[in-house]
Amino acid sequence: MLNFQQNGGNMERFFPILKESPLFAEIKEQDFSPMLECLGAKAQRYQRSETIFSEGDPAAYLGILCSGAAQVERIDYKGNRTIVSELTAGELFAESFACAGVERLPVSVTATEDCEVLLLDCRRITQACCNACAFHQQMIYNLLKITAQKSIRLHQRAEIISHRTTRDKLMAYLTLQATQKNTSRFTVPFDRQELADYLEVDRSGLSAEISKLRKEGVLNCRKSEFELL
Amino acid sequence: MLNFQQNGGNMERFFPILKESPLFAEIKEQDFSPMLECLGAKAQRYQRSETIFSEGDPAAYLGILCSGAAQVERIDYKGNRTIVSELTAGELFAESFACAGVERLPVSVTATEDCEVLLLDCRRITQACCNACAFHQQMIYNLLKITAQKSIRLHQRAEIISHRTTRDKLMAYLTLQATQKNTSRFTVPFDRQELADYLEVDRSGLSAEISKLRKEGVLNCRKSEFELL
DNA sequence: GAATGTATGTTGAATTTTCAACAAAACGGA
DNA sequence: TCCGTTTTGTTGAAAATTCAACATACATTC
Repeated sequence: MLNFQQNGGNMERFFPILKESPLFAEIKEQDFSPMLECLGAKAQRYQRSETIFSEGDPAAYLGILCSGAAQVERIDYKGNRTIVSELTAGELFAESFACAGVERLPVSVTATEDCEVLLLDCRRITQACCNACAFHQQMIYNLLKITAQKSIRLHQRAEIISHRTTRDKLMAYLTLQATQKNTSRFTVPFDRQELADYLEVDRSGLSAEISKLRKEGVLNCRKSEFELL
Repeated sequence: MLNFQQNGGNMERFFPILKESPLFAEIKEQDFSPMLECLGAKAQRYQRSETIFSEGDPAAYLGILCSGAAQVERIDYKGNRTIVSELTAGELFAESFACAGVERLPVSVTATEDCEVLLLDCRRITQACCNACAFHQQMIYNLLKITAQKSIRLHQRAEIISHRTTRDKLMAYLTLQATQKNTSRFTVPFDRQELADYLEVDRSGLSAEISKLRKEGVLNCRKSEFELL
């Protein structure tokens, strides 16, 4: 099923991306080569609309999208293919499944643009190698940190969308942003439609609610800039 | 702020709990003592309604609730104190914050019954000790697995409650259960009120929807036993 | 077995969201 | 500046949820 063309060497072209990846945080670029070797990293190319992982594949590998774009998909209960998340260059995918010891992937990953992917066998990360290399140790720690941060973000979103009304969801989101950024004026990384999707509410209803809150003197906003009053 | 009465020795009474904890999976009981020593574990007692962690405390420690009961709390945007999760003996808490490198806890943890807690400094877990003990390595791996599993569970719930209608939420939940248990007949671990809370819907509306689905021949159920048709 | 309390089901009114359609504003390029 | 496009705001009707109140079923205790 998996057809590895390139093992080991000649991965320097990925280094700029890896340097930015939290998975390689605190790891020196000079260690990248021996490290990828030690981890048995496999580089793979995929063309637009090719399948990277299929639902049901063993969840042994985590992927790093080095170039191009891809998406994680799932079949929902009605049989619709739904997008779980969109991936851009530098992003990690399938790492939770690989680290959680899940047998088989419950999702598929498909290239939406031609792309290059680095695949790492999760067992080779978590089972520190015989030479007990320091960077190996660091990578496990990075993985733990990434996963823990993801878990916190998911928890925050769950807490926000668990509110029942548009107003409560919006206010929960905005006050969380204000708390995290430690200021009552901040910019949200969404346009209206994206914010509505994030909050799981209707866009027009969201606009209406924002207007109402403005009239009530609860907040001000201009486009994506919000101020809580 | 933290007042450690007991360091190191005499923690044998916790071993039965620790043996069951996924944090100690694959670690032999004979290693527990040197391990807790190496990790600088602190045992603490709290009386009912005492505070274990306060919002704003440094997020350095993860906790293991060894006996009694506790809850994780948060102040929501309206100023209400809300329960994030209930903890029973054996459960881990604050581990995501400690592993994610968060500066300060965004939640409080309060004893709801008299309880005993084991506190572990997360840095001493993630920075493998000088003697590079094998169990230390195993514990990092366990933490990673626990965190990844938690992240998957949170993602699943987010996917379920991101549906807009009671019917869609319920069906998404039930089909996920059926997929995971690999059978169309299964028991859900909730009564109606708990299921409604999990799905973030109104209990009476949930009952009504279940009746409707039964009449439509989509499912059968008796109490918490469901069958998808 | 009667009584009590809890869990679940049912119903209609009030509230809220969603949906569709359109208006207004902002943006970018020719 | 003009024009076409995209984003955002507004509105009313349809649909769904929530809420409250009550009915029924189930379980436990006395």
